[in-house]
Amino acid sequence: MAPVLRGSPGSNAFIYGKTGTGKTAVTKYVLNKLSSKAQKLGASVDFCYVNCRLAGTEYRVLSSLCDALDVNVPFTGLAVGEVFDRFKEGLDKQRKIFIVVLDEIDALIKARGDTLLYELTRVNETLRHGRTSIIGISNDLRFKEFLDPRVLSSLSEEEIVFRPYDAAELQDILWRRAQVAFAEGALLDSAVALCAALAAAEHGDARRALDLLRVAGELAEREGADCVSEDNVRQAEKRVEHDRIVDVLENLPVHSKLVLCSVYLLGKAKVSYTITGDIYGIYCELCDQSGLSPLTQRRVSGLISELDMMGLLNARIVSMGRHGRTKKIRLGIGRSLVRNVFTNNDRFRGLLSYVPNCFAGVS
DNA sequence: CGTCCACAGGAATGACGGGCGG
DNA sequence: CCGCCCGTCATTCCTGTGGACG
Repeated sequence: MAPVLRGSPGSNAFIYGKTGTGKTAVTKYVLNKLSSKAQKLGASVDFCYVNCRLAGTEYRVLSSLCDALDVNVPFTGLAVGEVFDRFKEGLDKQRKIFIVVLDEIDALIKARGDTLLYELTRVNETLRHGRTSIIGISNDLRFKEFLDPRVLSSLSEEEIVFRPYDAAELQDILWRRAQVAFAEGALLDSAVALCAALAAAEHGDARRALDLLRVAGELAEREGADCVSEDNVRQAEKRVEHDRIVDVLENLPVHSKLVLCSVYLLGKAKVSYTITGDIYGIYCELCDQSGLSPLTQRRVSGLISELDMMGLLNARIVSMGRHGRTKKIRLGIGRSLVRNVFTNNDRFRGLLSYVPNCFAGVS
């Protein structure tokens, strides 16, 4: 990025790496350094960091970029093209080199296609004074396949791959943080080693390793132990996972919950597997029970796919010859987990013991 | 070896709540 | 207040398809 300090635009760059390998942290760190250096040298540089997954749409990404340039844009109401024009205009007026960081860019491209990226890579051609360079950050290594070759070639002038941390590196990271957070001797070597090993097995996710250590520390503190043990780490692992699932489960839209509940009920009836059609039948009954109008099968099929991707369901396409092609579906999480969450929900408590019509009379 | 089931999943379209500038 | 556009969720209509069965 150094050329920007001399007033010429830097290369576009592409950064790959799995979650928790430090892509975002490093990028932000470098940009901070760069901007303070630029200030000292009086270089006209500005940057904007956008998380595309959080922003979610082209419109919101563009409006973040405009914000960074102090260009006034309403957060809805304008055509995307209009926002883009204002962005270009602002860029040209300010005669700046503008560094655009698009984090989790794969999420945006998968959902929306690469039009925005294409426009952004071409923006320099139409600017007279300003210049942009783009830094794309992606979790998905195979993400390139989704890109238009023109975008790809201009975007990957520089490529950086952040490989996953191995267990030794994770231990190193953990110890450094532990020095600040834990009292001397409050941490067993083996506990730290286990945190590192668990996170390394996942995919070298440092954030996860730190989470585990933090929760293990809290657990140890609560039980009044004088040091964090391996046992605490194992409890922490369960705890972290458990909390994550409960959180997703509780925040599911109501129809997704009904679908999940249908799968739960079918499981209760010792059916060996369930298929889309069965689930849809029971789902309709549950809608009836709770006074909601059911969605179409097409939509429910989509909901099942979403739940599958979240890991709450396991769905796999099978062909049963004469009996058609469908999905075999079962719960992807513990039944007790579903039961617990729904028992705490007024609307669903009753449904857990509902007996679907097709089971009536069957023991 | 063709048929046909029971869906998968893409595309187009619409309803809806929200916000905009004029 | 109007006409317009936004994003989200859903519906409608559609074509595609693996493999047991006849």
